[in-house]
Amino acid sequence: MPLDLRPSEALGLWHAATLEHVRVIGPDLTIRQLAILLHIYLAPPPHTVRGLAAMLGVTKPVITRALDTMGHMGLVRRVRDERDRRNVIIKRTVDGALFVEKLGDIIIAEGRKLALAEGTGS
Amino acid sequence: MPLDLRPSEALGLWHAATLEHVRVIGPDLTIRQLAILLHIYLAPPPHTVRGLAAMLGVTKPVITRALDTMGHMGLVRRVRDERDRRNVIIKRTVDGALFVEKLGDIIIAEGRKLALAEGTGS
DNA sequence: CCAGTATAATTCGGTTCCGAAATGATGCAG
DNA sequence: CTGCATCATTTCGGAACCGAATTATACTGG
Repeated sequence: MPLDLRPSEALGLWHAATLEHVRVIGPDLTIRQLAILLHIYLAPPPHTVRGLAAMLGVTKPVITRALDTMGHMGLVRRVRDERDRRNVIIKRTVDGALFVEKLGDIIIAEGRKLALAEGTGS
Repeated sequence: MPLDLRPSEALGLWHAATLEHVRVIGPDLTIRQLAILLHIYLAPPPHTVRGLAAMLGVTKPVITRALDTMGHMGLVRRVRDERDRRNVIIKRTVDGALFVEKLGDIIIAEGRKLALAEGTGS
């Protein structure tokens, strides 16, 4: 059960990875946008504006704006649902997948560093 | 070595905890502010504006603004360094410690849920 | 058809953040 | 005591985000 974290491990990992996130990726993504992006890439499709808004407990304009920004960055793509043309389906992109993968690498790398530090330190 | 994560574990944990972060805490903290806050509470003091800026690879105004915001929220506190009055020492607060602790609880809880899901699912 | 519902997008005023440059305050070396 | 260096802060114009309310489009049931 590798995810049964102790408090120092959980916060240490968050600390290290968030720090590295800021250093490598910069300020171009808010926490809300990050949550939306991860949900799109990790939860099973299809994803709609309404569904994402309900998931995060935010209003729909928040999702629309986030999709505008991330779409402009090439991280996601909007497609009209032809079955019900009121809906918008949010699709994944290659750049978005690479971005998520890079974030995963950061987390794993920082987790590994911490495992070593804890092993020797305590 | 509990921090030797596999990609699905690392991203799954980030996904779940970031989602919960948005739901519980809201939009009132940027990723930069979060990184600064965690560093203040998890790295050994003293912390200065210059030191934090160098740590994150950002300019000093970024730190000043973040301290303004988080100070207004009661999460950190500024104190002039009496040895060298040009410096500002950033101190922890009770509210800030509670905030960080709550974030840790979120991460641990989501990690535990994921451990169960992975154990039964795969 | 046509009213009613549902969806996403847009607009509004206000707030915050951004990077770059200028300012203010303090210490230090000659 | 006088430049110069070092901190942190403030200012500036531009951009993004916030919540609330409104608009535009599309489906649905009588």
